[in-house]
Amino acid sequence: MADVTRDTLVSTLEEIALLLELKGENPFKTRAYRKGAEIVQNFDGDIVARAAEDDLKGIKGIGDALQQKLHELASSGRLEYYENLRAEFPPTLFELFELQGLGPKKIKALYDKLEVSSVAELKEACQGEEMTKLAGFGKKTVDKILTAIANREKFADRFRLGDVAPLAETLLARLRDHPKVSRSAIAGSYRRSKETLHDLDFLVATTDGAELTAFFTTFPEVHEVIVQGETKASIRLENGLQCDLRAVSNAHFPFALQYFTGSKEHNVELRSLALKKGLSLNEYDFTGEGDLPEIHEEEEIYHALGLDWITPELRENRGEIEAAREGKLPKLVELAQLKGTFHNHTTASDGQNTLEEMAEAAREHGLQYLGIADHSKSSFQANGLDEKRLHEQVETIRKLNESFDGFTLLAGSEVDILKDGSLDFENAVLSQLDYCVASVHNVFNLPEKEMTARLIRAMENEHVTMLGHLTGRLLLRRDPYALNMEKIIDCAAETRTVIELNCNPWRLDMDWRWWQRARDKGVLTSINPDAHATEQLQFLAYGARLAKKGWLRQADVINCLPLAEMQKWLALPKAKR
DNA sequence: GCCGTTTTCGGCCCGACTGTTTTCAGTCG
Repeated sequence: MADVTRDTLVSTLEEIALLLELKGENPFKTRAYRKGAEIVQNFDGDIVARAAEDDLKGIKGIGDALQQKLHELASSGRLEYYENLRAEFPPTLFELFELQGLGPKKIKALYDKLEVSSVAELKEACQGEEMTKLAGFGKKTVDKILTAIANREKFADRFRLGDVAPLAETLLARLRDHPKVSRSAIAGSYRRSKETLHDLDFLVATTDGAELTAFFTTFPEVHEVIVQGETKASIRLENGLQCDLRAVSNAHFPFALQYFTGSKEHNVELRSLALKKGLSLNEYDFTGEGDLPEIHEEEEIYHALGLDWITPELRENRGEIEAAREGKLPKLVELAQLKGTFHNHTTASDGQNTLEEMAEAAREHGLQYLGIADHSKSSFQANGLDEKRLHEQVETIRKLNESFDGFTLLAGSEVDILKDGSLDFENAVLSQLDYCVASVHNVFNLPEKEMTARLIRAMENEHVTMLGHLTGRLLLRRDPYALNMEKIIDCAAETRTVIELNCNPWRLDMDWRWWQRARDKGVLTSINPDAHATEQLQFLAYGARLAKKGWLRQADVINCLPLAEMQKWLALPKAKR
């Protein structure tokens, strides 16, 4: 029996939804499965264990049927209902859903009438005459399918936040500067600071939508125009990123901004709240009987519904609406509150800049202290330091500090956590340092139990101040290694080990979905850029955004402490921190 | 399939755009 993970549950429910769509089932039934998948994905707690123990009662959106199916799947590793459904269609048929413009109806027609069951077969079918004879398929449909196949081969489906941010801001500035634009914004998952994005949602307030959508489609970065109307346009850029533009009137702008920022689940909750107040909320307006609230800014929409304004990062329907209603939204950490940071590299290991250059850059960023944590000797691929080189570096740092005024380098190490959970340096070496970041850099494929035990053993070491890039994930490149996150968080709370929020845009690790839980258990974090060059200190801005997304406050982030307090804190035994 | 101050059946978001249509179906967000 294969290991059942949260992912197993989520993808099974999602596949069932697709299969039901192919069968032409009631769309609301399909939606129920899709919604169930989302709920499982976002569930705060050990949903796999709960499902295995048939303990899913009371989770909104998971009714009797889904409870039973999740229980069967989690406890036995199999789901008969799903296997029977799957057997009705060839597995490669699912590929077709990845093609833009193809949905269940067209895929079903292609499968039933032309026996097309894979992208390769579809491509072949596009060459012949048969396809245009199908109802609803014409010459342009065939062309669009061929483009979609080419795009699927050529372009990625998702992009890292940090990879698209500079381009996003460039395009936004161009729209903002258009003479007929009064307001502009990027909405969607970019505004919510999701770690990866499918597209960018631009929004403008204008009196001439048609001109703006036309302007948008002539941007030099455009690879193709997907749609273009009077109020919306979609383009694909040369890097494959899809960008949508919505043009609305200035009066509608706050509503459109709120609506297109999402998330979908957040908006569903908001609309149902509006209905209870006799208001109907859509992307343009409030409608309803009697006096309607006057709205000029997005904030006023929330106020009209009896809510505090909710920062976009929190709009994931994870309790923010209830908190906003009760006036209990946390005051979230801000970039400007960061006084220093801990996890940074120099040319001593695999960084591109010297100690002096890193220190200078940190001062430029207004930081009071910068922690140097070069790799340890087992990370030979990264030119890790042995005891002797580390000792020399510490000496150099101490000496450099004498030359600084109002700034301090902290001497640390990013020490490897070896396969058995022991560390790459003896305690006698670690005790000479100001702090220590412990990270996994090899043997990523341990089973969950062993990997969890490995990290727990590291956390139990008195000298381990914090864990670095907790799950080792590289977004869109490498999956996180298997960990029991609940146990890791509990252990961090007990041992007073900090969990880093690694804000390198390739990592953004620990995942934002776990911070609220960790915070509630008293776990502290440090927002660290894992900088390998001076300019990477700018990653701290992503760290602040993701920290907000994780509901973190200033007091939860140790590098908000000013230098003197930080040094006092580091001097405490772990148990007292 | 889920839910419930419209509560055990009946409703579940809906508007924009495209292409194949002759008045609308499919897809997307």
